[in-house]
Amino acid sequence: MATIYQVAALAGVSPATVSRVFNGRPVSDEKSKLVREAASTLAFTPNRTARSLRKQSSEVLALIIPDIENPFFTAMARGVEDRAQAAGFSVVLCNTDDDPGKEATYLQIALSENMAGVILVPASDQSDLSSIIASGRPVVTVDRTTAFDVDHVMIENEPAGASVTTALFDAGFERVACIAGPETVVTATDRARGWRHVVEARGGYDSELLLKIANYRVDGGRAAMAELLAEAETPDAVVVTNNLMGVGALQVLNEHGLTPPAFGVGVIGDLPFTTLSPGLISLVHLPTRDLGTTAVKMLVSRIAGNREPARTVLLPGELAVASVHT
Amino acid sequence: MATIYQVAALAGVSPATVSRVFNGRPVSDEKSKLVREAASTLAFTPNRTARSLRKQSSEVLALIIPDIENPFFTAMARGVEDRAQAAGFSVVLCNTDDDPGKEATYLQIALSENMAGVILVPASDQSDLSSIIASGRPVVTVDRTTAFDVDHVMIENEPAGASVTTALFDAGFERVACIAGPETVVTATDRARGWRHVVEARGGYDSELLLKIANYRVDGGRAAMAELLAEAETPDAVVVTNNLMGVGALQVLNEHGLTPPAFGVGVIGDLPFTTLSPGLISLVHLPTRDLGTTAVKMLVSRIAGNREPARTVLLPGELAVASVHT
DNA sequence: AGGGTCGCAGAAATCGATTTCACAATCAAG
DNA sequence: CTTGATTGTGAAATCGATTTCTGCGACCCT
Repeated sequence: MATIYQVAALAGVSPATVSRVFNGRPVSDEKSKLVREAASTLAFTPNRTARSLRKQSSEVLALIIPDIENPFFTAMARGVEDRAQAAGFSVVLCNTDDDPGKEATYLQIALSENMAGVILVPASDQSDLSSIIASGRPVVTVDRTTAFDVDHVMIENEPAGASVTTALFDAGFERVACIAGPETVVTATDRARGWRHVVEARGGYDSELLLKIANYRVDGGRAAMAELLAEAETPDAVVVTNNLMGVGALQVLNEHGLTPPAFGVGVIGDLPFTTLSPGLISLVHLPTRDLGTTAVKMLVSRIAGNREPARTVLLPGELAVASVHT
Repeated sequence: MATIYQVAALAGVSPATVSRVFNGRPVSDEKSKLVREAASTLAFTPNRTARSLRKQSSEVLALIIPDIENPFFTAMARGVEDRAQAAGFSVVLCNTDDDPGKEATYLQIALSENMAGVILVPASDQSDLSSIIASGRPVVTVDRTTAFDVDHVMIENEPAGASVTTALFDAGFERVACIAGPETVVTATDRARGWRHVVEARGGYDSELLLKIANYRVDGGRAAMAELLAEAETPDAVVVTNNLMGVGALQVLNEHGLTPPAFGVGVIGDLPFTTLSPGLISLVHLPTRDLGTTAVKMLVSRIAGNREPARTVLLPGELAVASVHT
């Protein structure tokens, strides 16, 4: 790795001039040419560590997500990556496992590595952003809210829950259950609320009896579906509030010989790797990639100096018959 | 963000002493206590940028993969994350999209960020590791080989292809086709070779007629399966050489009303998010997470100074009837 | 012709840690 | 009671870039 001093020596100029050439500050054509030639013969690339120490900021964004194995988050990460790269940033991906301790560690690392900004899917509504906010580094939260006043990108969860529930009633199902996520995650409770409103308007049964809380993962969906099937008065359809629980619920239904449309299934979130026939389940397509690109857009604008009050962007889900094909 | 100088001033010692306390070098108990107290009242955490500039190395590993949306790689990333964190490293995840240009950029970034080492799933067998090797930074390649002599972790691909093919013949199928990946990826060709050997021994037909090359993604699997079904003499079973193409093939079969076991399906690689009934397809479970943990283990040993000749570790796949449950 | 402005370029300071070096104090061995 | 080794500590150098400060020369304007 060549340094700026070696380039300067070879070009016969000062290191300051080399720096200026690489940062687009005014340098005479003559010296600029000398520097460029020297840099290319030495295969010089500026040391990012030194640069970011001096500038107190780097061209790296932190993306902190709860579960790297969830296609929802990887699709979002994909959006973040693409847009960030286009804006000249690279992305550090951190996995919290929904553990507030790990989350705190990664936020700390983002600070001490002088990262330009953070895109965070909070592990819970209790996540502590105070130190990173105090540092002045921009933060955008995605998909789940916190108590802090920061830029935020989120899906219209309640309408998503309502529309898929409506679709099931419209299809003729009469007892539509719900598998919801943990109560500390607003995304989950909002979607369940959408379901509850529709049930109260059209169901004619006590919604609480057909609501199960699960852990947002495949095994959670399996357990909740199994419980529902063991109820005295079983449902004839179910709304599942995220993709992984949807997979779990479908597995259990399958094992009981209850494949859709014999049993109504509505899922909020895409199921990119299932092999279901199209059209058999109701599904709300979520704009996951847009979630990522929007977050980067907002973050980059903050990094560029935008000081307006924090904004919240809501992206709509889209009711689709099914989207098993990629 | 407090600096080491502020801590030193508050504790009444020199910055060098503060550094020594945090790096476990001998310091008198008295001063050590003063430093610790000062550090905790100031909430001091050392600036990683400054540290890595001085030490010429950081506690960050680069993980460069072709596709962050592929569950195979995310499971591997998960293994890398867990093990790296246990060893005190954080992980930067980079997505190449199988693009050698992006790959080269990320390798360059890894160098200029002084990262401790690189775990790379090469975009192709042409990947150029010369500059990173010249720099002396350790590299471990995973899953796919290159022309360079570096540590390597890989799956026993040919036996995987052979065993799943054998399983299909044993189950009574007679014309077992194969959907293979691109020829620039050894993983793909090795698995196909395993299939070919078994077909030549037991098939009694020309293997070339039932071999399709596809792009390793869902759409590739779909296209190849569609082609196979359009052949004059159609197969009655298929071996698909990776997970995503397996999903595509199953989708197309499903659309043609040919669900297993009416049509034999063998897949090399897990299908974590499918809702298939267990036992209907033959499947080779791949130790993806182990791939990641093993790579980290090797890399960390290099970082610690291990100078032995490059090693290759082979991990076996495991024939399972199915593994749709997570 | 003298004073002011402007543009370019080098010297030196800076970012915040680690590490070398030098020195003093303590201790063990001869 | 020296001599030599060991230990703890601070001053200063260092990593490699950016940025401020400063000076030089060219140019313009009364």
